[in-house]
Parts: sequence; structure tokens; C-alpha cells
Amino acid sequence: MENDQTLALLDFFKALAEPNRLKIVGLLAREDLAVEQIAAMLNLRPSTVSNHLSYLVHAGLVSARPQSYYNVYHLEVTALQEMARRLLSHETLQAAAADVDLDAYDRQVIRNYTGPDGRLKQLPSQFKKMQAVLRYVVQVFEPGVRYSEKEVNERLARFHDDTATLRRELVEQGLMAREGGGGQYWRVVSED
Amino acid sequence: MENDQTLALLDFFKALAEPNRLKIVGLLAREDLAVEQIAAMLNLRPSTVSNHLSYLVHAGLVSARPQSYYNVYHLEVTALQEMARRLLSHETLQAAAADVDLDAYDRQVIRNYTGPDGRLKQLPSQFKKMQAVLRYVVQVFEPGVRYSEKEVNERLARFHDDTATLRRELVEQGLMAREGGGGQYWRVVSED
DNA sequence: GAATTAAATCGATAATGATCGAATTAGTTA
DNA sequence: TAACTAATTCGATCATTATCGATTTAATTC
Repeated sequence: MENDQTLALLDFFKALAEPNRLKIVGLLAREDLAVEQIAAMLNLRPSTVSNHLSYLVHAGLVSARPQSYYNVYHLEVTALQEMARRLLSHETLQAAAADVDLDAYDRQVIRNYTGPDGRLKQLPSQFKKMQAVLRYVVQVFEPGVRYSEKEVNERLARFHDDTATLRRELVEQGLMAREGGGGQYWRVVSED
Repeated sequence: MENDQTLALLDFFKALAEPNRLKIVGLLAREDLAVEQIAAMLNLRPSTVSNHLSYLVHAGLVSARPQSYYNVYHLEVTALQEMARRLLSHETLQAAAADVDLDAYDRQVIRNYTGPDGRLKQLPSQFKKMQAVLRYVVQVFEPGVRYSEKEVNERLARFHDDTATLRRELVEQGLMAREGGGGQYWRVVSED
């Protein structure tokens, strides 16, 4: 997590992920109310309602206005709609996974399929795992450099004897490209 | 609660109100993933991830597609945006408080201020409570009927001797209206 | 058919949170 | 100043749930 944006999003969801708090928001959508009034309507003790309201205030969905010697709570409709609007954008969700270790699975597969010499003990039959292996081996090719088929095979041979399969899969998965018919290969750089 | 719409809303919030589940959604926003992959990325056991995914599936935010002999999970972006859009409408929130006892607070105030004879022991000084009392006493007037000031006082006297204050407050709070200067009063019907 | 693999389910544990009553705070009325 | 009122905070209890390891299920590979 770590991310400010995402923490706010989490507080937002936590605030609304409880039945009585949803009801409180529904009541405040009609009119401003004091703790005592909400407590009577929901048949809860004022201390309980106070606790619920603290979640809503912390999420910025509700504000308290002192009036004479009690507090009147008010729904911040704009804050709520702002959050909802933010949910409609794709970047918001991707940011939630900002600090996740995206390569952890690949490393796990590599660890299982390579011996102490760094060579592949075998080629995975599973699609997922083959992809992880391919993303690993493709790193021996420099972006922007052209390689002959012989050079490609030499480099792939460091990992496994079946260089033909590796080469074909690399092209099929779009990690490398080949000039039509000729012997020129190069690494494709992903846009991620 | 009881309400289908609201229950779905609650499941939606519950599904997203947990840090690791938010991260899973963020990961699935990039690409479809299998349980094992997610588990490696988040450094959690597959059983834990499976549990989290069941919440997301139940909320309709994620779907599972069997592929060879494992499951590939997919983010239902449209379902998520549909929920977000629903949040932007006011009716959705009001529906959350559909089955709440809106008059519970008023009854509580009336109970505290009336004696066994049904008369008011005193008039509340607090604004909130006075409003509750006024909503109570105004019910002795029929909607659509016009009353002289004398008739108004007679009816209010059933509740308290200070009929002048009650009459003035009823008009001030918009619960009754008076014809300019003349002695004609009538009950105002609220739109709620 | 036997061994392997991914995922789900189950049982247990530890952490979080919903709720209440009691005590405290702060502002109000008399 | 004293008594009152609304709200918050505190301490305790009970329910929910996040997590793990072990077991089970189902599909795959050899």
C-alpha cells in the first residue's frame, strides 16, 4: 500500500462496509442529524453511533458542526461523489497495486526450474510457467541489437539444449521478432 | 437493510475494504492472473488468496475462467463501474435507510416530556426537541381545514397552557400557516 | 495407473471491530 | 455555583475475519 491515494480509498471502503454505517449515510442524505437522533432511529447506544461516525468523519464523508452544546453531523455529498468518480478511472485501481512485487511469481518459477549452474532442468509444459521462463531468458538479448539465428542459438544454449523450442516460443509470445524469412532476430521491448 | 440493492452495495464495499483485496483488484486491472501468481506477488498462501477471491467473486467484481486445470481470474470492469455510477445517484443512498424507524427520536422526546395524562410537563428549550414536540401536536389539526385563532388555542390547550408559544412556533417552523393578519390558520402538509 | 499440480475447503488461531455501560468532558440552564 | 445534557472516550465482551497448514478435489503429465 504505502500510497496516500490508496489509503484514502481503503478508508472510504472501510467506512461504508458496515450495515449501520450505510444506514447512517442514508439518513444523513435526507437531513443533518445529531448523534442522539441517529441512535434513536437505529436503536443503538449513542456511544456506538459516535464510534461509527468517527469512521465516516475519518474518511471525509461526514463532517461535524457544533451547535449550541451538541454536534450536528452533515453528509459531504461532494466528497462521496468525488470518490465514486475516482473509481471510474483505471489508474486509481492500478495504483492500488503500485508497490506489489510483480516479478515474484516469475522468480519462483525460475527457482524451481533452474539448477545450481543456472541452466533449466527442463522446459515447463504449463503455459504460465513457460511465459515466466521466456521473460527470464530473453534478458540475454540487448534491446536494439540484431542477432543471426546462430547467435540466438548460442545464447539460448546457456539455458537449455532445446534451443529451437525456446527460439520459436520467444517469437510466438512476442518477446522477440524475426525479419521475414531472413536470419535476423531482435528483442521486442514491452510497453509496461 | 432487507433491501436487495443495498445488500449488493454492502457486499461491494466489504469486498474492497481490505488492503490485500484492493491490491488483487489492482493486479487484475493489469492482466488476468491465476491464484498461484497472485499468491506469489502478495507473499500470501494460495488458500488465503482463494478466500479473498471468493469475496470479490461474490460481489460480482471478479470472475473465474477454468483454463486447463487451473483457474484464471478476471476483473469485471463494467460491474465495478456500474457500482461506482450507482453511488453517484442520491436515491441509492436514501434506499440504504429505507427500513429505518425515522420517528423513533420524536417518540422518545414525547415520552420524556408528557405525563400520564398526555399533556406536556414543559416546553423544551432545545431546538431539536421543540421540533419533535411540534410535529407531535400539529397532528390534532386536520389537513385542509381552516381554524380560527380561538379554535387553534383550544386544541393546543390540550397539551400545554402556553398556547401562544406553541402557536407561534408552529407557524415559525412552517408546520402551520396563517392568512395575512386575519385569524385563519391551517396545517401545512409536508412533501416527505 | 501413478505421480504431479492448482485450487478449494476445513480447522485452528490471532487480530480487528461492533457494541454496550460507565466515566469523563464540555457546554447550558437555572 | 449547581444541576443537567450531549457527546466522546474508555474498558470489556462477543462476533467476524484474515491467515495459515493440512486435507481434499480435480485435472494433467509421464
